[in-house]
Amino acid sequence: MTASGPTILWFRQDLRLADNPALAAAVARGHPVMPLYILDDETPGPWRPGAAARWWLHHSLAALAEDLAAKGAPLVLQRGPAQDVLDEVVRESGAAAVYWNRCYEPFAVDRDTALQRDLRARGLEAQSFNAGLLHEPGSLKSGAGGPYKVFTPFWKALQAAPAPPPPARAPERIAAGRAEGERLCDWALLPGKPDWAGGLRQAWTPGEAGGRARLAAFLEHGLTDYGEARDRPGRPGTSRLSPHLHWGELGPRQVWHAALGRAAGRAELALPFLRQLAWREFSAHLLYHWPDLPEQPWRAAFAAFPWRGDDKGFRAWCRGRTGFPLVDAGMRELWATGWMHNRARMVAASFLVKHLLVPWHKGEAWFWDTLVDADLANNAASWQWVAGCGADAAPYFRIFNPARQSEKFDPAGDYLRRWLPELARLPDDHLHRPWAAPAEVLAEAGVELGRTYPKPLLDHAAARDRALAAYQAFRAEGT
DNA sequence: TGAAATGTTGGGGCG
DNA sequence: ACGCCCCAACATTTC
Repeated sequence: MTASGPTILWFRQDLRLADNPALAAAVARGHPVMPLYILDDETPGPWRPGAAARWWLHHSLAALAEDLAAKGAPLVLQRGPAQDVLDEVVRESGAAAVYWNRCYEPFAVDRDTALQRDLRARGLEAQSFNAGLLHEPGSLKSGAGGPYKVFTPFWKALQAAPAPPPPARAPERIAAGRAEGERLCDWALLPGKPDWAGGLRQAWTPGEAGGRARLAAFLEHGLTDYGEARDRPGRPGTSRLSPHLHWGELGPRQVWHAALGRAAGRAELALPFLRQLAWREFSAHLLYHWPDLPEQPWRAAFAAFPWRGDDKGFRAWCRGRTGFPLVDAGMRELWATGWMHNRARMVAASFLVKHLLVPWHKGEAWFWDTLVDADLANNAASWQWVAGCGADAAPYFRIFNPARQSEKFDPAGDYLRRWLPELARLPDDHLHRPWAAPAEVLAEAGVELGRTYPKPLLDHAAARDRALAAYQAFRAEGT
């Protein structure tokens, strides 16, 4: 086997040129580099990217291809099971090395472990790197020597750990070999008819440049207010970096160092934001150590929970027609933009799981298909957190009251009015509970419950009691 | 990264 | 001045 063959740089969820250790190593190896992306819809099983994520992926790959071309190395696109595709590409190109940045999803770990073994057995160099996490699973261990199961000690350990290495710049130039592949437009990642992506195009700029611009804008205007502003869905107080982080257009190490740099020695200004970045790490570590997290309750006893199969309620929830303004606003924001404010996510998810008693897997699957930031670890860990069966989960008796939540976090109704235009003319003091508004107030605002806006699916107090009773009964049974 | 019920406190109106 | 009540504002407890 020739050690002088080209290097295949296999892109996965690291769609960037800066802070990309595998790319830097491939360039440093000193042979032609073939950047490769493989659309593998088979290996991930049910967790292949959903519809909104595919829209993002299309544009991110287009941006990456352009950036790579400008450096001299066109991106090669191939489709199929990654193992088969790589075999083929290695044979055709005479590659001597394959480099990639590690993924931590269970199917990816299994696949990559086998791949590395096979490539090495055939005399190739196969190397992987960390581009996706501040600290990889296994590098942060609890006092007992195992993985952390509670967030706060994890967060403390993360802060006490040696700072992650500073990010490297993008290579100046990439020497390329021959390259031919498929065409991105043939992959049909974008919606056909109807084209539902209008709201996504308006809300996002996928790609490394878009991610960097978003980060810069957030650091400039949002970092120091983040602790307060992030909870207010009607204001632009969150970073909106999640999809960029998911696809690796930004690396967490870039974000970490940039935030601390912006805080200029006053690290406490950056901590509320970095803490959220740490939740992303915590989820990734949980998934790595508990690979069935997306399918099975982390607390095994929850397998016996008496969920209901409320299809009518589930459909109303999906389309933002529950009659509870904050839930509906969140679900419509999701449908329109592929993203939902975190406060709304918690309330909407809690509503599905606790008010409707629909199994959390159903919400997990819907989010997977509709979120541009759909991330296996974050999605699974967060749904389990809400449902009460996850690690460090919300206690089962914590049941959000959607009306009180929007009164508290969207008092002026900016968020509700933006996503529920049919309620926009209701005065602030009735906007959060239209079912309780006097008839003349509704009429004045042009609202007809059951026609222009749904009547509430259920009574909050009764649903709360039902959820508490279900959890109580299930708990008694388990003991 | 709750909500609701219940308990406590303290200011102010009033006889 | 004093006791009494009301009630808002907190604090605590329970789910």
